[in-house]
Amino acid sequence: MVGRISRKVTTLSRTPAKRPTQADIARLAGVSQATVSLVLNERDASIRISPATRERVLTVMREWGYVANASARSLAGGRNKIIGVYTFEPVFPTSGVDFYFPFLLGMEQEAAELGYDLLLFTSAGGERQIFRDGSTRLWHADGALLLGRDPNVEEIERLRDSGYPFVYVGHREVSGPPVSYVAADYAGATKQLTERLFELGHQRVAYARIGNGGAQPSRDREGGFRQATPYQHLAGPVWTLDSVAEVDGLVEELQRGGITAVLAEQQLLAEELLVCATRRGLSIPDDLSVVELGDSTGARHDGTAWTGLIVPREQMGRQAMGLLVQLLEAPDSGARSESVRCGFAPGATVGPPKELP
Amino acid sequence: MVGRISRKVTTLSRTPAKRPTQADIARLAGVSQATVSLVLNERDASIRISPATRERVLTVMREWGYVANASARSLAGGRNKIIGVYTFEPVFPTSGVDFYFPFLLGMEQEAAELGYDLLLFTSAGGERQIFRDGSTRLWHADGALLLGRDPNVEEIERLRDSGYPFVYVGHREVSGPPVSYVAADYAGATKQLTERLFELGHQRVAYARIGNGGAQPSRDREGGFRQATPYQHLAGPVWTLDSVAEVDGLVEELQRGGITAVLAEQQLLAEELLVCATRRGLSIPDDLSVVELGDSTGARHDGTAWTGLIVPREQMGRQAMGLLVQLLEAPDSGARSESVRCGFAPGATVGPPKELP
DNA sequence: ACCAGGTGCTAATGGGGATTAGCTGCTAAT
DNA sequence: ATTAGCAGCTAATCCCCATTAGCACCTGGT
Repeated sequence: MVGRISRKVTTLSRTPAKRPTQADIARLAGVSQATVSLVLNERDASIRISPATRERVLTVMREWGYVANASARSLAGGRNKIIGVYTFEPVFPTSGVDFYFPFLLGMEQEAAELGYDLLLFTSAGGERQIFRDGSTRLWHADGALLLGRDPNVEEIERLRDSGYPFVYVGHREVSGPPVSYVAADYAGATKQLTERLFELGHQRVAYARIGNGGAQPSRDREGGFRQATPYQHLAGPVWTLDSVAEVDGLVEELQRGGITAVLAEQQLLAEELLVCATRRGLSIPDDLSVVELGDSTGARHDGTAWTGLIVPREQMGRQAMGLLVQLLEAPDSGARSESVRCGFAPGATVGPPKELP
Repeated sequence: MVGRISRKVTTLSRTPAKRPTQADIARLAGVSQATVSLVLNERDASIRISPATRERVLTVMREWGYVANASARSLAGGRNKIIGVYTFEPVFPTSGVDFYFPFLLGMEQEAAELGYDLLLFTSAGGERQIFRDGSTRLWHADGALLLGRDPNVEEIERLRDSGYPFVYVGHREVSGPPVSYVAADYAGATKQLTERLFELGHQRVAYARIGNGGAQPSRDREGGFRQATPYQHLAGPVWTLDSVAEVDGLVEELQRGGITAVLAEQQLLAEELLVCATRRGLSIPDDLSVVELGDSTGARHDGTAWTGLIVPREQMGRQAMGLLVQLLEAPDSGARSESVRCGFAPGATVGPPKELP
């Protein structure tokens, strides 16, 4: 590339043949490369450069449009003001888009405010691996935000052990030393929603999900539900379904058990509950209150105004970015984590139980 | 940072103190660092390494989990495999999001396929300038995609003159040497849509826009309209309104002029036409056919199924990325531009004229 | 006159890898 | 016996920057 350009330049005789290096600037300003570097990264400490020299160097830099080479800088241990964003699932096979976009939005906004640029790591060939074929490209960025519902835990641990600074967006517990993360307060929100149901007079409240409940967000929500239950010393059954096909059976169980309110982990499940309940002549929320807990994976978005929690994705993105930058700028503090309050959707699928027994 | 890590390691004694380098591998395999490098980037050509040695080196690399340092690599090689994305308007004050996102989507997909990562430049402080304070961060990336309806032409020219490789997403003509761009074929699509109106039997067709028609996409569309007109040797009036307030007057003009079909540059304009026409007792498409030309700036998205063109934003993003990578990988080819065919929305706002005179 | 104690700057080094000129053996041709 | 030629590898250099040890100079004190 350099070759190309310089050849061009000899004929065009305009613009620098290649972008200037510190050495170039140094020569032009009549100082040493080291001085240029020192001027550039104004360390507070001991090393002093006279205002006159500093000004001269800065002028030349401006004049020639000097920009530090990111690679050289990170090789030498410097900072680039670049934050990487890495998602474990591909963001862009469209299904993921709606989910991930708000996170990116928040990150971008915060990054802009803090003066960082964003490096989006794309997944070549669909295999989502940080340590792809060996070369971890993460190092181009000063630090990274990691994102994904189903991350490769082993890779996270490896990354943590490597000392690379990162923040996980979402509740993330790993074995060994903890990692930094920013999570939505699913537990708190679910607890509150459950308590609200009790306050409305519901006597039997259930919790249901589709798929295994092993993922952290799933566990957090269930935890919140269980914490709320003692409030009314009423045991709430928790169902874990394998697929939507089982929802109809679930509704039957609910009826039989005299349950008047359900918390549905997934919006998809809530939607199916609505269908099945309607088919059985139950109306929502009159006969059955349904709370939707914000997991919109695979949802049909049928337009129902669900009562439930709103995942504060944008805010999570912002906050994760903020936390990461803090970690970067205040070295060797250990892992930290923050929690973000969930939003609340009033919706129209919760009401008092039909008749108090 | 490295310092921190090694300190940790001495106490934790887990994971290699640092990731192994080529020098480490070389020592362990009893060869030179150069040999390791050669084994790694199997150049087809001249330099030969015996299969035995190659195997030995590979084994050691595998054993020790060697990973190339991306920074060092690009420092030495000059390439980052990073493509910058720069938008002239801020993407994220939400209004822009819907507009820009499809572009990003296409870019990301194509980048992933080509093995490039994306560097998103965020705008610190809202001032959107490439040459912020004289330096350009663009150089972090091998090349960049530029995006924006209302770019700073001067900056584009300056960038072109600097020899930095970039592709503009959208039709972009500048003074002096041309720049590379990928544009939607607004002209062709508008021409086709206009001709379709004639084929349906319309005798007088008009073109309308809000705001000045100076922007390139605007000019392209009008050009297409004018090209189609001779098809039926019927002159079509072109109106340029200052604001939506004038739409009602426009409808009056249309009625008076016996015009039975309009091409509306902006969706917003189309929406207003619908309102005003309805108010005057005209029905769409029976009394008036309306074609919407894909500029959804400020649209209310009232749910109308407009007949018109669809801007192939995702495809444009893909193609721009592809073009840029070509430019990067096939040196010193000059500026190139490509055109992307627009989509067609059948919609329900176009029909034959009510009565042939 | 001599030293202590700054100040302002530079030379040198290292960071990890790509590249190239060139060096060693060895075989085959003369 | 020489030499040409080649396969197989290495030493050396460069990429651009951050960092540190230390040099040269100057001022003020004794």
